Amino acid sequence: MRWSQAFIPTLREAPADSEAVSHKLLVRGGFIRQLAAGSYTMLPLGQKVWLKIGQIIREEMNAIGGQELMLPTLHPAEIWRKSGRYELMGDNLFKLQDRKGADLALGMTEEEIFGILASELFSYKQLPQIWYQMHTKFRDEPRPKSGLLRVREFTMKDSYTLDIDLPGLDRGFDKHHDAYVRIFARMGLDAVDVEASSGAMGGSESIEFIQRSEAGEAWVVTCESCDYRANVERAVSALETIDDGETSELERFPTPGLRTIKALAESHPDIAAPDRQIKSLVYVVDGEPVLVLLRGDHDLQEQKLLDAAGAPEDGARPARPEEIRELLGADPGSLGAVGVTGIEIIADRALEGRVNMTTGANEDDWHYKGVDVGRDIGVTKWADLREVTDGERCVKDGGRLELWKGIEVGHIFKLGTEYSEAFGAYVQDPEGASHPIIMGSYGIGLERGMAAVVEASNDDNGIIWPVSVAPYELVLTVIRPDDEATMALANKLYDDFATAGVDVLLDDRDERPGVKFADSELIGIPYRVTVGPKGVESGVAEITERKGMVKSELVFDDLVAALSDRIEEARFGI
RNA sequence: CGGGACGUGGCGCAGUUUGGUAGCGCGCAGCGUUCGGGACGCUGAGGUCGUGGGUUCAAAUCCCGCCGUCCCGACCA
Repeated sequence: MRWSQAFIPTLREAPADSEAVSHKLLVRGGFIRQLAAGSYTMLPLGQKVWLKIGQIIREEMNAIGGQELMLPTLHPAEIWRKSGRYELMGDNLFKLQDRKGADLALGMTEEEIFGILASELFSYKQLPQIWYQMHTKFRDEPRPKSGLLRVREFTMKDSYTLDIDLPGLDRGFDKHHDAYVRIFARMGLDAVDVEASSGAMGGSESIEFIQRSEAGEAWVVTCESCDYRANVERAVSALETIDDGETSELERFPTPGLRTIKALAESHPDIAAPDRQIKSLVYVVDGEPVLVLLRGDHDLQEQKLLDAAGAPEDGARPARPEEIRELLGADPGSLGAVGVTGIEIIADRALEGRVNMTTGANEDDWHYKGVDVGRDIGVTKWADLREVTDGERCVKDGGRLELWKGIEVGHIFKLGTEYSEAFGAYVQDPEGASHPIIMGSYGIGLERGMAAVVEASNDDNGIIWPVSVAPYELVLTVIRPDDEATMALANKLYDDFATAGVDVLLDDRDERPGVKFADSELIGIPYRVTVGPKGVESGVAEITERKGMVKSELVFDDLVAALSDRIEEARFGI
């Protein structure tokens, strides 16, 4: 492509109010344009990157036996009602009506439709299957943000494994795991795989791939000395045993004006250190009030509460003060579970077996001491509820846990039979018995992956694309396009590189050199060859590698062969 | 949804407090001088001031409604 003819509208001023570097660089570099909140146009440069990422994914999916298909994204609401997700997905599902008034939904993931297709399978002999597509997904996000990182319309590679039994599911899951490792590596990312919560997707096990980045929204815990790593929505840590002494009598005592864990601990250090208190929170889960108990120095991880309660994604919220007063007769600060009956009480496992604890008495300005959790509180469900914090100890080897933030670039789920049962996808085994097909579901967001690459690879001058996903692999920067000999050389090089299979951009614009250098760096082309009168004179080409701005020289006679080889080697990405 | 802010040529902004009929930088077009790290001169094109209503002799400016966008909190690829 000749730059002078290309639609590459770079801007040199950053868009206001976005904290994500990738957003600024992709807009400034002329890769994307925003149309509406969470809705983006891919300009030619962006589209080229998008296609290359898609091709990497396609190659790796095909390599594990995937078959590509394409499903509609406009679905009858009936299908979502059938799987139970019409309500479960809440407002995130785009819902609309056609001219006849029939309810429709826009696909936000497609387990349902693949489940319907899977009902065309009848025999174990047809399994396993790996089906995938790359297609638009719609999600009515409450808050689109950070450019491409969180949008309402995006492309997902979603794939689905279909198996007769659990070992088969495991194999399909592992194949995807391996494929994802390769895909992200080829894209130039170093995403790590972490244990995750399955959320609204259901299923038994899931792993997220997280690219470390401040722009991300996923919090992850990793052990500094072993391989333990998990999303905080699921992460656990080891606790030191606390010696509570002998159990004792339950006793009320006055605590005028003491409303916080901290205040109570400071005024009664002997009996109410934070780890000797029971923190009582009231949540409304799926419309029902729930009393949530944690150790005083621990914080609630809401996703864990949702998982424990089997509630939908947006199914939990803290109760309002007036709801709490009506339920327990006291205000936050004096709440407790001692003697409470009739509502669900979910307690964190860190409280199991504890005695001589302190907690609110459900009367303002009064607390209990000597609480024996097992004896005095009618816990209806024990669960892991607390959020792991930085610096805690690993459950596997006692190592230090680090808490960090990243971008979720992929997520793989072991689904089970929920969707195959809902849509009647059963096959017969060799004995003639029918079994629901066991499904797995696997997703990668292309545009988010693109933004993640930029987040992971940029400098003050702009983007640094890896060759594998760069919009162009090489830019020929012509210093004096008005000089005949220079332009003739540039044209020849352009043709020769193109013939050699290099994705080459010829910067033949009538611009000053500084502008061209700066632009090529902003849009992040991995290799630049400067072609000017000097080079025509000397016969020596100047090559600048974008990464590290490493400069080298080659005589023009060797240039095409040597540089094409270098690019060829880097193209695969690993 | 709760809280905060903003909406003015393509982009980034000033003007709003104190109403008087729109300006700056970049970009764009033409001509000329330039040209190995973001050049300069001259000329010029381009604006329903988000939108609907109200107040006023007069509204970008004051009042009300609506729409949109961004940021902070609860969700996901």
